[in-house]
Amino acid sequence: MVSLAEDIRVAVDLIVLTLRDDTLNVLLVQRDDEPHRGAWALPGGFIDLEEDLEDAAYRVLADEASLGSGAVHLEQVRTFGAPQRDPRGRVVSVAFMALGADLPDPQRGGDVADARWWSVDELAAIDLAFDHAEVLACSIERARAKLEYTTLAVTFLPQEFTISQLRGVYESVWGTTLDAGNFHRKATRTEGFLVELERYAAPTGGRPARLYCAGDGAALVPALLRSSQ
Amino acid sequence: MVSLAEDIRVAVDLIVLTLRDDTLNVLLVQRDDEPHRGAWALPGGFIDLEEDLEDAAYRVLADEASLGSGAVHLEQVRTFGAPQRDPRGRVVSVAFMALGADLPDPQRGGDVADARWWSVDELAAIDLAFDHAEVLACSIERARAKLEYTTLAVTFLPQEFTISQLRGVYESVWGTTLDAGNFHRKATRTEGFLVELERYAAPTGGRPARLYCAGDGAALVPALLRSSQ
DNA sequence: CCGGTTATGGTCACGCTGACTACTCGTGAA
DNA sequence: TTCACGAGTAGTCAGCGTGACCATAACCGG
Repeated sequence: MVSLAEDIRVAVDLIVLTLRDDTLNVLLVQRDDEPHRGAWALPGGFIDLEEDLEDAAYRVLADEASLGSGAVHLEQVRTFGAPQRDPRGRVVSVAFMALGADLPDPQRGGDVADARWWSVDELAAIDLAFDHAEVLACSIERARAKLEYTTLAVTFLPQEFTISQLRGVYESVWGTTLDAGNFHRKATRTEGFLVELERYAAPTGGRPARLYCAGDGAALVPALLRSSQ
Repeated sequence: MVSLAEDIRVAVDLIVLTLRDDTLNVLLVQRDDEPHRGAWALPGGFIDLEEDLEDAAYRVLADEASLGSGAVHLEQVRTFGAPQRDPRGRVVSVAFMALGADLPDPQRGGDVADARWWSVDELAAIDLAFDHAEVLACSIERARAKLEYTTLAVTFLPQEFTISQLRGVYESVWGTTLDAGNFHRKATRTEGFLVELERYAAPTGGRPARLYCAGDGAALVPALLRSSQ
């Protein structure tokens, strides 16, 4: 008989974020089992005995979101472990944030009743399972903050993109509008942020925009602050 | 028979930081048991079945560092869960950073052979147990970064302090020197950082310095960047 | 060709910062 | 008592990043 004192299970929960129609969206699954059957929840799963935390996150991403590891930026957010957060018993859950460019609609399958994208604005109206509302809020705030001082915004875009698309990421995630000229100056002059390509995007009613791809820098110095503007 | 697949244990590891002689110090314990018997490690322990993660961190703080909860600022850093990080089996460990003002020498006791403060500069010379070198490096970098954009520095100081002491925190943690006048201007004019008191510190060879206590702000806007100066 | 639209570049005032100087207010020695 | 010293605090000034705003470039449709 194994000691009951060790009966703690470790899970990963995924906050999969992408932009759809210039809005920040998160992937939720509808639970098919108790507890919280029928409620919407973050995709997640228990880790295997020999599996690294990050590998478990990628596995859940593939199982419940049909997303390969190449498409997303994965990053640990925080660990949630309140004793009563899961009625089945003690579950300590490591939250991972996954960001990707225009991710596809999830395939049906696995042990979930349904899965779909939700605009983060819709979420105030629904009750998420477990403590997932707090997990989600924590992750979204983390993503918003990291746009300020890292080059994380490019993970929401395809390999090649225009400055306007990049500005759209900031505007969508922060829910603000930014001055086009000032943003252009800032983005193009910040060391390591962007690499200028010799190609142009198809025009969208005006002058064609130059294409850029992500630079090799991870930090934005000086930062691109949302407080101002 | 309980399934072996659940045989994962959850622990907390503590990175207790304080300033001693104008140097950033970390509390390490010398292990009295295998594995890594005799090696220095971060204080830590397994969580109880009904215990919140933060409560477990405070318990370890009391047990292995003789520190009450009132003296420190506690904050989750990251979770480490590589499959082979502990030879005894699968251990997922949540790292917590604890910051305090001039913390006392640890009392002997518990299941550790020894416990003492180490200057972070000494640590390059020794091999820490498990993956604790990585955990420690990650936490120190987090602390250094958070001094820039939060009021965290005051947690290294007693309730009442001078601007010079506050500047000393930044200089010690960052390993730099800062201009006294510019730092004074920045600290006193940043909203919510400090509250001016009507008292003065005992002189230390010059004009007595006014005393301040921590303000109610958590964020520093604009940030106090280390890159410059 | 012309007006609408988007992209991109330029100008200018303002505020924060770093470097530096000056003055305040204690101490201890001459 | 006076003086030099040391630390605290205030002030000056140039440089830079930023926001507000304007100008021009380049493509579209009529």
